[in-house]
This record gives sequence, C-alpha cells and structure tokens, in this order.
Amino acid sequence: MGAKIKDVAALAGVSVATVSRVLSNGPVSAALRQQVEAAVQQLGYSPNLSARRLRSQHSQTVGLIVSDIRNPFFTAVSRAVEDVAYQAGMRVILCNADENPDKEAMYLRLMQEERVCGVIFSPTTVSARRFRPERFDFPVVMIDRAGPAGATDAVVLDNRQAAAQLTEHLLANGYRRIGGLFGNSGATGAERAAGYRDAMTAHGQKSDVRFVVPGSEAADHLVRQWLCEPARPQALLASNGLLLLGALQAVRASGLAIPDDIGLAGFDNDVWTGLVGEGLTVIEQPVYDIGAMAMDMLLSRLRSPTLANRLLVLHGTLLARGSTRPATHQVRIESSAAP
Amino acid sequence: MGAKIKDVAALAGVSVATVSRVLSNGPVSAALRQQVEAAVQQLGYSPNLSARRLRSQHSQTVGLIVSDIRNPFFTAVSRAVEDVAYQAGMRVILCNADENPDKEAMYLRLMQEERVCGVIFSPTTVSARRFRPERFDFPVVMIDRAGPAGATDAVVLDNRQAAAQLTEHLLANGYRRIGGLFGNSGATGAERAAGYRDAMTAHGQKSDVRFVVPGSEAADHLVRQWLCEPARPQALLASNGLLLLGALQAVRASGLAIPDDIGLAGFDNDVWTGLVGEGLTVIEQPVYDIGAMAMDMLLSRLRSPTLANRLLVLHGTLLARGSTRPATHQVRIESSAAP
DNA sequence: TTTTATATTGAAAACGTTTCCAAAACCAAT
DNA sequence: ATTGGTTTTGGAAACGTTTTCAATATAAAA
Repeated sequence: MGAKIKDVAALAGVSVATVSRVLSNGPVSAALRQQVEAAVQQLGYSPNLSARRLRSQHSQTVGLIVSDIRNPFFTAVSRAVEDVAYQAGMRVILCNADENPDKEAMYLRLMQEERVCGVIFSPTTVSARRFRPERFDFPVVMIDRAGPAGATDAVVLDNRQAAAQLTEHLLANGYRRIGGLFGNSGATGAERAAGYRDAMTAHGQKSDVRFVVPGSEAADHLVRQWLCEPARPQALLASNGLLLLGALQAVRASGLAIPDDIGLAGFDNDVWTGLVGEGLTVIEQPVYDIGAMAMDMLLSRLRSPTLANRLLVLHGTLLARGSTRPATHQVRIESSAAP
Repeated sequence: MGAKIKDVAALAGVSVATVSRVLSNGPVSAALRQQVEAAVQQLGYSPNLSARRLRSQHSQTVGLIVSDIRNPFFTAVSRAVEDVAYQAGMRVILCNADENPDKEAMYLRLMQEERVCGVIFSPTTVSARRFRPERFDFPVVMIDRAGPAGATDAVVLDNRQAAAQLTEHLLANGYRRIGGLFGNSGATGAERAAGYRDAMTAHGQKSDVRFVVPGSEAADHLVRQWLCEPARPQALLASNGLLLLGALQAVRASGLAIPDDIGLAGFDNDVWTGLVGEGLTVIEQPVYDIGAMAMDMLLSRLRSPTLANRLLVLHGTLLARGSTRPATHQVRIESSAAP
C-alpha cells in the first residue's frame, strides 16, 4: 500500500526514472518493463495523483458545475459530459451549485485551485453577468445559459423560439388566457419568457409572466394561489421540468381537469411527463447532445486556445400530447372565460 | 494568475512560511496577516491543491461511487452526502459506475490514486462479493447493498422485510398471481426477491421471480412479453423506480387497466409515482437519510479507525395508493384468473 | 534590570512524482 | 577496430506547498 515509486525502483533494480517511464508508456526495453511491472504488482503500488499533477502541471480533469442535480436535464447532461470526457482520457469533477451564486463562485474558485484544464458551467443570471473569463486560467463552456455575449464558448437551446412555438401551440388549441411560469435564477427563464411574450403579443393576447424559484415546491405554491385568482389562466406554460411538476401538482390539487378546464405545457421531456393522464405537452431538449457537444467544444478549445468564441444553438422539438388537446375547446374554455 | 506562494511572500515582504500560515489560519500577527492578505488579493493568488495535498498528505476528499446516476434514488443520496461532507469541510468526487463491475474497479483504483480519505460505494453483486477492504488505504461505507458480511461499514434498507410487506399488501388487496421483477446486478434485487418469496409462500402462493438489467427499457421489454403469457400476472412488483417505470410503460402499452386488470407496486417514491393515474403504491426509502447517515458513518470511522464495523439498517414505509386498490377485486381478478 | 517563558517568524527539508540532461549501451556502417 | 548515430538508462533538479526546527522578538516575572 504505502509503496512509493522509489520502492518499486529498488525492488525492480532500476532507477525511478525508468519506473516512471514504464508507468507512462515511455521508451523502456521489454526486459526492464517486465521487471518493473512485476515489482508494481508485488508491492501493490499505486501512483500518487497529487504528486503526478504537481510535477506534470497537467490535471487531466475538467469541472462541471450544474445548477441543480435533481433536475433530470442536468443528470442527462452530466452523463454525456462524462462519456465524452472519459473517452478523451479526462476525469470530471461534478459540482452542484444549487442555483446559488455564492456556491457557484466557490466552486469556480475550487476549480482554479484544482488546476482543472477546463470547466463546463450553467450559471445563474447573476454569475453569468458578472463572469470574467480573464480571471480564470481555464477555458469555460457555458451550457443552458450563456454568459455575456461572446465572452466564452457556449451551447444553448434556442429558448426564445421554442417558448414561442409552445405558446403558439397553446393558442392554436384554443387557449387564450395563458399564464407563463418561469425560473427566476437563470437566463433561460428570461429568454423563454421573452419567447412566450412574442407569441402572445403577436396574437393580441395579454401576457402574464411570473418568475419563481426554480423548484417544484415553489411552483406548486405559486400556482395554487394563481388558480384562485378571479381570472384564472386557461392554460399554463412552465419553463422547465421541475416547474412543470409543481404546476401539475397544484392543478391536481385544485380539482381542475386537464386539458378541458386548463391546459398545461412546459419544457423538458422528463420521463413522467409522458405518463400522467394523456401525457403532458413539452418541448424536448436534446439533452444528451447538449452535454456531449459542450464537452467536445471544450476539448476543441483546449486544442486551439486562440480560436474565436463559438455559440452553438440547438433546437428543441415540440411533443404535442394530451394536456393541450381539449375535447371541445372553444366551448368549454370560452364559457369559463366569460362567466 | 500564475502567482505562487513565493511571489506572495516576496510582495508582502515575509517568508513563504508566514504566507502559508496566513492561508491556514495559523499563528500570525495581525499586521503581517494584513500585508499578506493584501498581496494575495493583488496577485490574484490561488493555492495549488495538488501541492498542498502532496505535502500535507491529506486530501480532504471522499469518493462516492453510485451505480446509476439516472436513478433518482442516487441523486438524492448524493445530495445528502455532499451536504454533510461540505459541512465537515470535505469535497466529494462523484463517480457513476453504470452497474458495471469493471467501471467500479476502475473507480476504486482511481480513488486510491487520488488518496481520498474514504469512499461511499453502492456495489454490484460481483464487486460486493470480491471486495477486499484490505486492498485499499481508505475506509469504505457500503450503501444500498452491503458487501461481505461485516467487511465494511454499511447502511442499507431492510429490503427483505420491505418487499415482504409490499407483497402482503398486494395479497391483502386480493391479488394472487403476483409477478416479481428485480434488478439482476445488485444484492438489493436478490434481497427483495427473497422478501417477496417469503410472503408468497407464507400465503401458499407460487412465486414468479424474474431478474432483469436494472433500467426501464429492459423492464419494459420483459414485462411486455410477460403480459402475453397464458397465465399473465394479476399484479406486478418492481424492485426499484426504474423497473417500476418500465413495468408501467409495458402495462400501458398492453391496454390493461390499473388497478382492476392488473395491480402495480414497487420501490422508491420517485416524483412521478404519485402522479400517474390514482398513484402507484410504493415503498418509500428514506433516501436523504441514507446518504447523510452514510457520510456520518464515514466521518466517524475516520475519527476512530479501529471501531468494529457497523451495519445500519433503515426501514421503508409503505405508501398505499391507487395502483393496488381494485374497485371490485375479488370479482374482476378471479374472473380473469379463471377463464 | 535580568531572567524566564511565550508568541512570531524564517530557513530549509520534506511530500512523490516527472522530466531534463548527460552517460551508457547498443547497432550499423565505415 | 573505430566511428557515428540511435536508443535506453540513471542522477538530480524541478513542481508548489506544509511543516519542523531553531532563532528571534515580545511579554511576564523576578
């Protein structure tokens, strides 16, 4: 266990330099290589990564800072990042910042101390705005939410377009008074709100945007009250899977029927959205691809550090399901709209 | 950026030792402390963790090796582990072994190289059986699935009892031909299968146990075929959230009605289980506590390395919901049982 | 004052690797 | 044999910290 490279060298009857070369597939004669490998085996030698990193000045490690690991979007992304990183011989340190700018700053500092060679980061609006790439020694790829325009590489969804498309879908299905529920911590929420507004005003409808802490509990709470207001919404659009979940719970509690009393749609094709009732209408994001491409982009950046910063925009796809398909829309909805 | 401790020392006009002491809150006069802090600030100095760890021989890091990060059980556990670790001033390296013994071995080796001070591990049966604690320099706490009896600390659910209880519940609600669907990679599956068998034989029923790769796709596939067999099950019990999901999808596809045509129950109170139909009956595990207690146990073990190994057994709670509450059980089920 | 104890400080030796550089060994060609 | 060129090898100097140890400064006691 406590064996060092020196012990291996002694046992194999060679210099430490030779052992080091064996371990890193350097040029060593077959005979010596074998001796060294035997010695390694016999002593149960395990190299010390700290020493190795210190000397070689290379960590072979990237950081991944996500905003909420409970969100299936991020677990999918992190799997993808790991897969690609692993193939490139890199390790991943996964950090969960909990939508908390302080934690984000803390983790960025930690990444700096770890001397990682790059970071993939989904920042809150606060962190995104005040992010200064020059303060870090490593390149950063933003995901989900981009930072200051062009400041770093980024891969994002066309949130505005997607939200507009989803809103259009609700409008096309006869819903008029549509409420928009958005996360208040990331840029994503704001962009999706903008897309929602685009579509609403384009159709002459008044928009009703509400921002909330991005978690199902908060969404549930807010929607419960919302549904008690005199002019309660005929449909709800939620800006991510967690919010959609909260909204669904609130609607269930209210006793309103989906989709006839109220329509429900949102982002993220989380596994449960296809299972409740006749299914929830959602914008599906290419979750795995987002992670894989972000890691690809980071690797490419490490190869050519001087390249201009790139923004990669992906598109979501609308999955129209039962939650926005009222049997008799005009009728029921209009009647409930004008009591 | 590229500033070392030496540069800070030079700028502050002190020795590197003093700087080091400032950084680790050692005994330093207020005046010098201030000078040093100013210098740190001015140079944007950031300590090198590799060097620090190498010299201090302490990594302040624990490893967490989970078998499937897509499983909400493990995301919940990992949050808990992180919370507790963080409060104790430790970092967590999260590794996803994908139910793959090779990956598990690889990650254990990596942990050894990282010189982590401890590991929390949910092994596959294969790894659990062949796990040799003496081959590692760090203590291990097994979760979800224990290793060779008493070989390490462990925190687990009373799987056998819980599965038996769940089976009893199905029997009590009139179901007789109950199929059991279990994961084939972990000890958890086997234990739960045993509990299921206990209850079935206690009630004079024939048990029908099937093991499957623990993922929703495989479960879906298997259950689809299962439901086509001549004597199709009247109820299904799934040994974790992923399998339960697959089973549900298959049942949906078959057109059978829950709970009247077929009952459905399983483990893990994943968020969606409360939302589909009248809800799915599940055994809820104290997921957060499992993680928190595992980390606690690891910290305690680090404090007292010679203590005897402990096995901490927690209990699940049955959440009886609509999926096992047939309106007219005797009738419908008997009729479909004897065509 | 002088002495003794205590709190701060700095010089230098680790920590376990990799890598530079020069020496040694080999091989082929003269 | 001698030369010239490859490969292989080993010695020793890094890498950036922490920590030991002795030295100095400060405070308390005599």
